[in-house]
Amino acid sequence: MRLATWNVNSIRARLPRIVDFAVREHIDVLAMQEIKCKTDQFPYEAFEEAGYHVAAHGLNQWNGVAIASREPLEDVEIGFPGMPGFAKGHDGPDAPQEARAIGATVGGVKVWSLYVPNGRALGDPHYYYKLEWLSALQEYTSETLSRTPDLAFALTGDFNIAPTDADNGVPQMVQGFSTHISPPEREAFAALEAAGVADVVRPLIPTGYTYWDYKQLRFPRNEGLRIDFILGSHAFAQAVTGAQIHRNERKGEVPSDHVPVVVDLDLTGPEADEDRPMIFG
DNA sequence: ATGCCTTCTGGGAGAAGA
Repeated sequence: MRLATWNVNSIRARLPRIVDFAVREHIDVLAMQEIKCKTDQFPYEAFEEAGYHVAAHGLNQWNGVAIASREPLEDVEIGFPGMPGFAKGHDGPDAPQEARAIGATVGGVKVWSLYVPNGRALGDPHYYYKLEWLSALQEYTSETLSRTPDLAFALTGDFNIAPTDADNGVPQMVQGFSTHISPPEREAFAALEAAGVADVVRPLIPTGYTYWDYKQLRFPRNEGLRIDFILGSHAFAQAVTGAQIHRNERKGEVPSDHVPVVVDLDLTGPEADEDRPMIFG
C-alpha cells in the first residue's frame, strides 16, 4: 500500500493537479488537508472517475480534511474523541469544533488526516488552542494504542510544527518570536511521539522541507519548513518499506505551498522484516 | 515581530495562513 499526505491548500483551485499526482504516483490512500470547501462542495466525481472513494469533511472556506482511497473507507470518523473547538467569541468546552480531523480504516490500517491549528502568534488564543488540540490528540493516541497496541495506526497531515532546528529554513523565523518552533510546540510534538507513534519518513529521508511560503522567493531560496508528517504506530512502522517527499510538486502552475509526503507499506506480515528500515528503537 | 502571495466569500475588503 502506498499512502500519502498532502496539504492541498484548496481542492477546487488545483483539482486536476492533485488527481493527476495520485494516479501518476500510484497512491492508494491520499490524506488531504486544507480542502477549503464544504463537505458537499468536494469534487467527488473527479476522484471517482480516477478510481478513488472519498470521505471528506468541510464546514466552510477554512480548513477541511479528506481521505481518498482505492479501497473502500471503513469506520469513517469526523474529529477525534476529545478534540477541542475554537471560534471567535467562544472559549472553553462550548466552542464548536473545526474541520481538522477525519479518520478511516483502509486495508486494516487506521489512518487520520489532520490539520493541526496554526497558532497565529505566540500568546494568541489560537496558540493555546493549538497546544490544547495537540494535547487532546496525544491523549487519544495514547488511549487508542493502550487499548489496541498491535493496531497499524497513522497520524498523517500538516502538524504546523518544525520539530528540530534543521526543519526550519526560514531565517526570519527565530526562537522566541515565532510559532511552529517554540519549545511548547516542540514538546507537544515529542509528547505525541512518546504516546507511541514515530515519524516513519525521517529515518529514510533525514533532511528536506515540505512547505515553502508563496512570497519572498521562499521556494527558489529553499527557505522552507518540514511540518508535514506521517507518524505511525509500531505495527505501522514495521510495514514501512520506503518514503518520498515530492519536492517537484511545489513547482509549475498554481502549486500548493505544501508538497506530498509518501510512504510505501508492506502489510503482508512480519516475514519480510529483515529487509525493512528500523524505525522504532 | 511582519503578510511582499494565495485562497476563500450572500459580496471584494477582510480573514486566514505559517
